[in-house]
Amino acid sequence: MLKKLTQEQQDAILERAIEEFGKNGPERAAISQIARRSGVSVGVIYKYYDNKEALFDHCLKHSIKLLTRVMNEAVSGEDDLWRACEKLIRACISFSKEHAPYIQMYHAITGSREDAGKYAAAIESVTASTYIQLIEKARQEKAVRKDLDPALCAMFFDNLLMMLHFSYGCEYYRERMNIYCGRQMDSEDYATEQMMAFLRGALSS
Amino acid sequence: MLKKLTQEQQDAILERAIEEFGKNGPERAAISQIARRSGVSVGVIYKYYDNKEALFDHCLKHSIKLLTRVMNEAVSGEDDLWRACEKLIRACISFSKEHAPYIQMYHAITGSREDAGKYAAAIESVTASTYIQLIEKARQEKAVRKDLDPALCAMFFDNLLMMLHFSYGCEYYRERMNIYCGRQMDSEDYATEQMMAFLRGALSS
Amino acid sequence: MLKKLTQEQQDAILERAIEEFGKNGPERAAISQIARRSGVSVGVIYKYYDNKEALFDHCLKHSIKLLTRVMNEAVSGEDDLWRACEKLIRACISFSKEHAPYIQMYHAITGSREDAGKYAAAIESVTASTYIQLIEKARQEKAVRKDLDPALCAMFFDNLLMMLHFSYGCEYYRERMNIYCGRQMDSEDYATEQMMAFLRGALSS
Amino acid sequence: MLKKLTQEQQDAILERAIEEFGKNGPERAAISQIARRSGVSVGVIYKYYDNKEALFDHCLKHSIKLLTRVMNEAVSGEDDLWRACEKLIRACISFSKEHAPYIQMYHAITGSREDAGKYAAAIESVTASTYIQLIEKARQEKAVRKDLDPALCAMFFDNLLMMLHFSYGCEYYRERMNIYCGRQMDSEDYATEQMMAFLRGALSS
DNA sequence: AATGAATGAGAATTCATTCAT
DNA sequence: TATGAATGAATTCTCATTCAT
Repeated sequence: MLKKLTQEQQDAILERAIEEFGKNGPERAAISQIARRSGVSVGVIYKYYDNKEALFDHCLKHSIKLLTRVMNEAVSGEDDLWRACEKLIRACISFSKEHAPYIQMYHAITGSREDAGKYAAAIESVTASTYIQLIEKARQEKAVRKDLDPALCAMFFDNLLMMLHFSYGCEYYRERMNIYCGRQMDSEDYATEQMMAFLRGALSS
Repeated sequence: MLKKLTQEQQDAILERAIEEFGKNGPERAAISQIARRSGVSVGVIYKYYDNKEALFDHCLKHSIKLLTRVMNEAVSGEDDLWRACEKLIRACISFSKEHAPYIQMYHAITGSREDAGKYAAAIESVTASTYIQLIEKARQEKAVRKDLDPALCAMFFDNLLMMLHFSYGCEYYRERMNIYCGRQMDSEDYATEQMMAFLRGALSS
Repeated sequence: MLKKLTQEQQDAILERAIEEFGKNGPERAAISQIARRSGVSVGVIYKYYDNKEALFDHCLKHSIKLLTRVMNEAVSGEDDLWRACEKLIRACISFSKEHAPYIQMYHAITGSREDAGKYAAAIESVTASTYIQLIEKARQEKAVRKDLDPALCAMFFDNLLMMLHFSYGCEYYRERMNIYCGRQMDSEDYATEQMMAFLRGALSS
Repeated sequence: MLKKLTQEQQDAILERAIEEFGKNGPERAAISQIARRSGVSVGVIYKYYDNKEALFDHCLKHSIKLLTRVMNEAVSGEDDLWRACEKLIRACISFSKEHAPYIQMYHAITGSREDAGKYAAAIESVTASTYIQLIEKARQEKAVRKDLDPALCAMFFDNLLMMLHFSYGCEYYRERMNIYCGRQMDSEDYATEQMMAFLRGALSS
């Protein structure tokens, strides 16, 4: 096929690449696989991306952008901590169910060693300050206990969210979740309710 | 297993392999490096292990065995939930600081692979039931609130421990921890205290 | 040849191709570069030339044609050997300075290829017989010594001219010239004078 | 074959590489060809050389070392210019006849563009100063005319030697020599004698 | 039995050539 | 007809695995 790639095909490359990178990690992922699966030639990938690294970076940015957008939309305009938490939890679960490969990519970078710092800064900074502010505000309004460091709280909270992402997006963690509680977490409502209860207890003054 | 290498040499192979796999990931880790660093020839590694995958698997099992042992020893014979928690947190931090490569191996298995499920069962089952039982007991003794599902609580708790492991053992998570709270978590006491406070709040009736 | 491109465009392709081939060699020269620089599409180059090889061949022929024309014009109608020599030397220097890429093409053909012989016949025959005749005539007029074979003399003379071409047209030889005599050869007059003195000594009876 | 390469095999790689580089130039030469022709695997070449560039460099150094050694030996201890010249001419012819691929390599680099300067300096410097000194000495002894610049003379002389190398080592130049004088130059004695006569005329005072 | 050099399949990347528009 | 994006063969280089010594 020698006609210009449609937007669908370009998107396909990105999706297949995210799947491949998510499944095999940045090293083992093979450009030729991605090409085959997206129904294009190897060459075309190099027309759109300088090299494997660049494709990986774009996949990463794409995944993280979407993930962050969804999470941000969940809290934006929400000034009540508990409502924010609930929305975040729900966003987290539905996003991960829907976009497992994105979560797998996310997991894959967290295993990267070389550029870990670079990636962590790019990915976590915004979320971190959002959560810290949210908690600090609630703390000033006496909704959150004073004996906890807001930064640590925010991290513990995000730790739980991250694990929630993995639990719905990555095979290992999904299986692990089954080991802990069978299919109970399949119910988004139940999972949300329980996690909210846990968090309220942890944070409330 | 043939019996020509001393136990020390076999251990050396395993340790160096875990370091190499931890540092470079299963793909980039080079058998020749492992051989060189453990002072044996490449050939001898292939006498003991069918292939790279088999060596990786053994490293995995070894890492998990040690990790689980340390965590189990931390709680064994401890029937007070809070003391158990504190011991687990401290064990988690010091183990991860000391044996980062083991944690990196652990993280590596959780990356999605076809056999993720198989590994999850082998690794998480014991811990899961230990934590669940611990919490159920405390619940019956009214130390833990009734509105929370013990299985979910146990999982949330283990989620936090797992993230703690990664935060001290994996580059990405370490950087992420810095983003959240600078070097505050360097102090094991402070980290433990804060996490205990968080957990007590979450679980106490 | 199809007739849609203007003569200017065809010339542009040729010139840009010669530059590109001269600069990067036949292997590294990129058709897409040549197309871009001559303001046509890649496709159109393939309308005019079967493949890269054919374009290279045409460039070669074109370069040689121009080079031979210039050298021929320098001697045509000149029946005095020494005046002819001087004109050839000056033509050689100014042409090479002006059209370095053509000289690089010339050098490229002389690189061993299967069809080297074919090219040599096409390129060198006319020059050879011109120089031989010129020398033979001067010899009969007692201007050139009798103990030298006119054919060999002609070749030695052309050897010097060829090296002069390269010295002004090819990077390596330019650098080599600097090693021998700094920037002295930058002066066309000085170079001509010295080479004339050398030749007169060599040939004069 | 899994046994360590013999010296012969290592030499074979070098010879085959020189042939391949000489025939096709550094770009088009294929490592896989060199491997096949020397009867080793591709991998072994990369065991001995970091990359294609390194192999090329080694071939170059090897060729140039041998060429320079032969040429140096020809003049060493010879303080009479004319005897030195004759020896150089003879060395030049017999070396080029014997080691055509080395000469082809030499020709190949002179077509290189990127590192032309680096190569020229490495290859030509010693020869240049040797020839210049030889001529200057003869000049002081009144054997060489005063009106010629020794540096330029040396270059003209080396120009003739270089062309002699090419004429016996490279297809194109060999054919060109035939065009000029048939098979006359096949006789080393005749070629030497004629060139000596040419040079004596050019240089003698 | 241990060694470690050789093997060669496999992955990234390039770019001459084609052909749908 | 001209365009220039897509194709895919070819090349460099790596490293898990083998096996002669």
